[in-house]
Order: sequence, then C-alpha cells, then structure tokens
Amino acid sequence: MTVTLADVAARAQVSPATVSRVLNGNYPVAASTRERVLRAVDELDYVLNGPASALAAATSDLVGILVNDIADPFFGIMAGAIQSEIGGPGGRAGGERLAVVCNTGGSPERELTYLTLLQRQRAAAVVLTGGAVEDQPHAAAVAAKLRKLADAGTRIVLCGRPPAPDTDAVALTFDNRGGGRELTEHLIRLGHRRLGYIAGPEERTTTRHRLEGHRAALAAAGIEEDPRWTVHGPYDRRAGYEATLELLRRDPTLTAVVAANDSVALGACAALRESGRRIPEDVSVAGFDDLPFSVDAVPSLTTVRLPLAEAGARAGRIAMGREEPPPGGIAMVRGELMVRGSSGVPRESSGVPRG
Amino acid sequence: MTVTLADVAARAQVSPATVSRVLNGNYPVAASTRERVLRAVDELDYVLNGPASALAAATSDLVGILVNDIADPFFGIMAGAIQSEIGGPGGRAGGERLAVVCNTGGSPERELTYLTLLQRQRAAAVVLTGGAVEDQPHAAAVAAKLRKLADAGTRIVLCGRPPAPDTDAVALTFDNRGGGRELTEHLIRLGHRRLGYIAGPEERTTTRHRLEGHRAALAAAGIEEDPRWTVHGPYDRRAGYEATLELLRRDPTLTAVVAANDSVALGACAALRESGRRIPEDVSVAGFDDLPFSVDAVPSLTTVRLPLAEAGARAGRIAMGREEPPPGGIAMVRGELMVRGSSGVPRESSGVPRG
DNA sequence: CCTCGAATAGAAAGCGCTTGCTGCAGTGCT
DNA sequence: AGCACTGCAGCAAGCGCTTTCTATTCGAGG
Repeated sequence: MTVTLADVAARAQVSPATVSRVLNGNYPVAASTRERVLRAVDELDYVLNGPASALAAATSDLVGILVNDIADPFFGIMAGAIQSEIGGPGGRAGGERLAVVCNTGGSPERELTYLTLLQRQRAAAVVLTGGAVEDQPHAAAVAAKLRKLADAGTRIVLCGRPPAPDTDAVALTFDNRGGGRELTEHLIRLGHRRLGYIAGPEERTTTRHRLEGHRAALAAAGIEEDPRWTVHGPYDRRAGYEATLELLRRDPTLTAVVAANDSVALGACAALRESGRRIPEDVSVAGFDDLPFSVDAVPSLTTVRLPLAEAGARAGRIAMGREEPPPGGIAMVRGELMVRGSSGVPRESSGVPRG
Repeated sequence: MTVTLADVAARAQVSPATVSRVLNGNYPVAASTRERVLRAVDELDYVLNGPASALAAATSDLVGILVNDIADPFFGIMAGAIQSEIGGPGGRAGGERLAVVCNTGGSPERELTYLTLLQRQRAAAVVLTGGAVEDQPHAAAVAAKLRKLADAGTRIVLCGRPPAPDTDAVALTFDNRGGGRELTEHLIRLGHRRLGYIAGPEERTTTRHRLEGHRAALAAAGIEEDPRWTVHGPYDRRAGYEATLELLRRDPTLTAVVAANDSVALGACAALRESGRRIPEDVSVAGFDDLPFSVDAVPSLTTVRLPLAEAGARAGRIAMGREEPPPGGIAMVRGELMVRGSSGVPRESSGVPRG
C-alpha cells in the first residue's frame, strides 16, 4: 500500500541503506547513484516515515511552541516569528522541521500535558512563551519536566517568560517590571495622582511584574496607593471593560487607568466612553505590548512596545542552535514607552507637567 | 538511560505486551495487574516513546492545523477552537492527542511543505483553515496531497475554506460572497453610490468571494463600478491605511470604504481620519469578520460576524470523528451583518434611506 | 604486477512498541 | 470426570528506518 524505503531501493537498484543516506545526505554517495535514487523517490512519490525514522535515529524534527492563548496576537506574533526561524533550512532531510504551536489556554495542566506529549515525541526543541503561573507545585512540576526534556536532548528556550530555576533553559525575559514602571512614571509626570490599575489574572508572573513596576513608580513619586484602585481579571477586552466600570464605581475621581495589556485597555476605553468620559481629557488610558491595533485606537494608545517578533525570532534561532544563547542563559528584553494620544494632562491639575 | 516499556514490564513483573495493553486500554487486563503496571510506570516516570508507538501501530496522535497567519486573531480564534475540541478525551493513551498549528504565512510552498511533514508524521487528522490560493497548479498539488493523506487514513477537514474538488475532504465553508453582498447592500441602502473596496491579496478565494459579493450588490442596485474603486493588498492594517490613501487620491468623492477584513478597516479608518474625514459623517467604513477589537473601534465597526469559534469547534469534532460530517461533506457557514457606528447616511444624499 | 587506501555500497542488527496468536488457568456444563 | 469456554497473560514477529561494520572496486604508488 504505502511506499517504503525498500520500494525505493528496489526501484533504484540499490540497498535501503543507500537510499537512507541519500535522503539524509550525511554520507558520501556517488552522484550517479544519488540521482537514480532521487528519481525513484520522485517516481514513487515516496514520503519518509517520520516515526520510523525518529525511532531509528532517536531524534525527531519536531519543535514545540507553547503559548497561553493562541487567539491573542501577543502570542501569535511571537509564535510566527519563532516558527519562521525554525522552518528554514539547516536541519536534516532537506532541513524541514515541523514547528508546531500548542495552545495551553493558560492552564497549568494543559501546559504539563503538552510538555509530556512533546517529550513523548522526542521533540528536538521546545519554546515556552509568555508569563508563567506562579503556583509553586506547578512551577516545580514544570521545572522537573523541563529538566527531563533537556536530559533527553531537547533544547529548551523561554521567550517572554522569567527564567526557570534549577533548569538550564535559556530565557529571554521581558522587562515587564521596568516597562510598567516607565509607563506609570509617564502618567505621574503628566500630573496624575489617582491611577486605577487593571491587572491580569493573579498568579501570573507577567501580571505581578507589571503591577510591581506600576507600584514602584507610585512609591517613588510618594503616591500612596489605594487598594481599591487595583482590579484583577483576564487579559481580554471584556475584562478591561468590566474592570473599568468597577474602578469607576469604586472611585469616580480617577484620572488615569493603566491596563495590563492593550486588549484590556481597549475595553477600558469603551467603558470610559460609555460612562461619558473623554480620553484623555477626563481620563488617560495606557496599555502594554503595543499590538498592531493599538496605534489605530482612537485616541491612539499610549503603551509599552515589546519587541515580540524580534524576541521570538531570536528564541527560534537559539532553539535551533543557530545562535549563541546569551551569557548566563538569561537575557532581559526591554520594552519601549510609546507615548500617544490616550494619555494627557489630567483635567483638574492643569499644572505644568514636569516631564 | 531512558526508561523503556521493557523496564516497566520488568519492574511490574509482567510482559511488555501487558504494559502496552494497560497503557492503551483496549484489551482486558486484570485490575490487580493493571495497578501494578501503573505503579511501575509512575515509579519509573516512564513516558511512552511516541515514534516507536506510532511506527508499530501505524497511527499517530498528531493532528495538524494549518493557518495562513498565526498573528491574525481570525486564525487564532479558529485554531484555538479546533484545538480545544481535539485535546480532549476520546483517544488512546489517556486520550491525549497532540494538536499542533502550523503557520503557512500564506505561502503555497509552505502549505505543501507542512502537508508533507504531516504526512510524514502520519498525522491522524489535518484541518486546513482560511482561504486557499487559487493558483491552478498549486491547487492541484494540494488536492493530490490531500488525497494521499486521506488514503493513508488521515482525516481531512477544511474550515473556512472552499471545498477541494476531487477530494473527499469535509468542508465548512464561510459564505464570504453572501456576507460581502449583505454588507454592501446595507451601505447602498443607506444611500451610498460611490464605494471604494479594499480587497485582500489577489488569487485568494476569500478575497475573490468577498469582492464578488460586493460587486453583486452593486450590480443588483444598478451601480456601475469604477475600476479605480478597487485596490488589492495584504490582509493587514497597514495595507488598509495605504489603500485608503490611494483610493482617496483616485477619487476623493467616495462616500464609503469597504475593507476586506476588520484589520484592513482599522487602517482605513486611520487614513480617513488623518485626511480630515469624519466617520461615518464624511465616509462610512465597513469591515469583515467581527474580530474582538472591532466593537471597540471608534466608531465601532460595521462588519460581518463570522462564527469563527463555532466553526472551528465543529471542524475539530469532525476531525476527531466525534461529529457527523454535513451531508455531502460540505456545509456553508453564514455570517451575520453587524450594523454599527462606522456606517451612516452619506453627506450629500441626505435622502431618506430605503432600508 | 601487486599492494594499499580511499571511496562507495551492502548486510544486518537493532530502535521501542503493538498485536495476532498461543497457552493456560479457572468456570460451568453435561 | 470430561469438555468447551472464557479471561488473562506471554511469545514473537514485525513496523520502516538508521547506522556500524564489512565488502568491493578502483586508482595510484612501489
């Protein structure tokens, strides 16, 4: 039924070994023989049996990319960049590697499940993107899994995620804390003193770091934070919408709303607008990530640009062994403050901004 | 070094065959034996060797999802929905299947490459999402590949893509033509007579169908289309921005701009705004897809909602054999016109709208 | 003309798992 | 007691490929 290596060998009048070597190209084969084999491959429309080859060679050409939410462009952009560096030439059998993205949906269990599945497939490399869950037992389980994968020869790269302790995984970490701090500093500089904060889901490193940056900025400016000013929720527009309504209910005098990311900020804008507030005249809004749509928001969104594509590409290259890991296996990737239309001097304090 | 089935068997004092059967759960094994085996698996931290198992069983638990652009939520949402139906229980070995998404970047070659890679892995199923490229030889090559995959037992489902002739692939097709027509009919009803159209990349079915719907609406209303009113470009905001500028240059009197999708529409809005035009007072704008951010645009976007998540989920279930394919293997999935703030009665013709 | 080594091809032993078939108790019949 | 079953476990034959080791050929040097 299906064509096998042996069929090709028979047709090309050579041994299976020779066909294998032609296909893998890591052993001298006479040009004439090679050509004959390739012709047979073509004529028979032969496709290598991946599992068999992986079994025999004890390696596979699968590379896994784990993302928290595939519907979120934040991950989509990174995943695309990673994949583009992996699909390219440089490997065996024509250099084709199967770069696959796995959607954990933010669930720790699924994350572990996918890791096991990839381990089962003897993946050549695994890239984990985005924030991690901070639950201690789960973090330990993931670390253990990563160690086991690494032992089995799988290269591990973290992209946009904090380093995993007790692991020799390479980490390209986003400076969420620094970015969050810069963003809030910007707002403070404009004169804001009462700032609402819409945080992401609790227990996520990304959430915590961004929030810490925000608070650090407040503290540095001597602003005492009101606990009512922080609301947690998922990283989507709807959460931003609802959280903003809640924030407004708690303290209608807020002059700025800082969102955990751009999608949340968009929802916040909608809620503010519906409540009759103008942006930024009445309330300033800030996001995080600078996703493509953010510049098109009205007003365009003040946010922190993360070099998603660059970081992803780099992670991909490192995963493929085509680029040296950063010294110490850890690199901090900084964001860039993008000041745009959604942030302005607060209404009441028309005082001259210091910045 | 690595633990194998035989190691587990030895530890549990049974034969490898028994361990395999416990793990696959498709053969009667006494409860006590099963328990002993499972304990051994646990103690040794055994992980099945995927390739070996795939080779022996001649099947794998890999399911491929092909998308044109993973950074686009249009695909992300579908892929997430598909994946969520596939990851669930119902399969072998604990019901875990590795659902992987492959990013073709819209390139026909990469599409073929991924298909081959999946064929090589003996994938259990493949779901192709989004519009196809209309290039004849390529379409034939894809069809041939799909046939071969199907022959090898891989289930094929098309989601948001037109049926593939000479193939028994199940197709859930979006009614792009009907949606495009409805959208333009809506604008015509409002009184628009000079409508610009920003189409997607040529040679894509999605592009063509949406454009055809648009033109059908124009024709039905007796509006003769000016060829200058159509511009082609990629499916992203930047293309929308530039195309709109171009459109305005060609005919500054346009009263409406219909975009190939929501991202493009967003870019169009930006361009219109920069050119000093108000939306919808001066120019109406319409998108397509109704992605999550569209409702938050200002003004909110009139568009056609496609049930991306529902269609994806259904495709996933069909791919897993958990739902009957539609009769004839083909189903048309309709969109829903979402009239929102970005479309209005054109300036000059303050005539009473007919709709 | 013979020898030696480089270059190239083949033989064969697995890689770790699945599964058809066989074997062997124990059970319920006659 | 003898028999046909049923239920459960093991044997062993691969699945299709890679790779080590071995064989062959051929050209060059002695």
